[in-house]
Amino acid sequence: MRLSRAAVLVSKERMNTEEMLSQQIFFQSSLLKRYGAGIYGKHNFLVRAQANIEKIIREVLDKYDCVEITLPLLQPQSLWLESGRWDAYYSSGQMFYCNMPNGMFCMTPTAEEAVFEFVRENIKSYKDLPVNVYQIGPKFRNEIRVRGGLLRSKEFTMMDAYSFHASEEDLKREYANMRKAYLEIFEKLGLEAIPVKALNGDMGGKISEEFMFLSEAGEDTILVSKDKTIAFNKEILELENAEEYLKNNYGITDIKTLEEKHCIELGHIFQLGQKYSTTMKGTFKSADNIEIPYYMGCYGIGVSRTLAAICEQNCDEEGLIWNKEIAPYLVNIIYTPNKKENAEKLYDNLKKSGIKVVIDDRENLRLGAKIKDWKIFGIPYLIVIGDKTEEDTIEIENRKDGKKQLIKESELVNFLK
RNA sequence: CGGGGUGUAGCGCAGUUGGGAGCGCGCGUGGUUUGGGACCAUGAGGUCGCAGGUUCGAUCCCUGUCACCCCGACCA
Repeated sequence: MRLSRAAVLVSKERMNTEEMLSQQIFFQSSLLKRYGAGIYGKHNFLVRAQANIEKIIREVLDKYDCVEITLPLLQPQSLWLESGRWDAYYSSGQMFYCNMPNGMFCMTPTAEEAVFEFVRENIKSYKDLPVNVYQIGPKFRNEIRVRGGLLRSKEFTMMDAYSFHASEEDLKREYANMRKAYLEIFEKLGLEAIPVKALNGDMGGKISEEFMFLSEAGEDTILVSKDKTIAFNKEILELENAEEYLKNNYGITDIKTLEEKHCIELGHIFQLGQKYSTTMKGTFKSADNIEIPYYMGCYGIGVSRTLAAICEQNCDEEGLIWNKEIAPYLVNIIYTPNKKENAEKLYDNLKKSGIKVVIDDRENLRLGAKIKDWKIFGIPYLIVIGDKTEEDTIEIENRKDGKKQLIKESELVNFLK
């Protein structure tokens, strides 16, 4: 990618109205453009980083035999009348809708209705089960209060998976599988996510768990044991008799051994049971020819929120610091004016070798300014082609630890890979 | 929806107890620079969020309204 062609990547002064450091960096660097409360455009670096997050999610879900589909973003009212959820979403003001000459539509806030429409005519027998389908795409919720930029916005990217089963036991089996898959995903993303029991809320069903990432910027609160193996959602402990609940279920006699921490909810998995399949008439024939509503599970990850969490975890006063796995690009080339040709040649070679590379070919900026911008953007490596650099030797700097080293040009691709 | 805050040049911000609208960055032009956010000169750029009121006169005072940020209920 050529920075000279990126138009808005011009670092500005940092504004002090944003709470979170990562959000300040987003706006300072024009990586995020606000169009209104909770409505954002993302620049290339964030788009590519999110794509890498999605790639990791896909790899893991595919490993667990989940099947990717897409459901419509624009959904007819009739589906929502069928589930009985139109009125609740409509009157609470959560739902974006439009009234067209050919009827009412909504912009998908969630997709239980749509997934039923997608699968129910093809699931008729216990032999057709289980099924697990997922999608990654935008959701629209007119949140009464947006917060922290990408942390909670009105338009956001979500991975939502839905599973269907012939029995509650099979649902529980799949639920446990998805729980494992989630832990695997967050580990690959470099995020420590702690599963905690949660309230199901509007979604219905009985059992659900949230995956919490510890962060001061988070809006939720959990109580965690010192070794982080056991955690509880504060809202659950507020509902029940906390002490008794902890003692009876977990053998915890002293609530003070738990530490209160802020956290970001990255994902949420639900055992929905037969709630939706009963109202949406999603049924199958059992072996003894009885019509039974499917048992259903649903599983969500806030993808754009995860991106925000990763940035908040990986940044310093100077800017973002991407991990290699998620970095939009691996290396950024800058050069002094008389070395432009060498730099361009290296840029071409790295591109041909399949290295994701940025060249900062903006002509109005000096080297120092480009270095500052590199640090803000957080690309893992910086290559400086300058007068001090000898032929066939590359000077490369690591964003994370600031260490510089010299590498022979012929060994560069291997070093980066 | 309740509480707190902010709206002034592209961006970040001053400011006026009511009378000429400013600074820094950025941008245009000319020149000197060229390895950790260069410098000099010069220039362009604003209905002071919007509407109404008070006043000889409002960016400033009053009323209303809108937008955005932060705190609560909701959620990935």
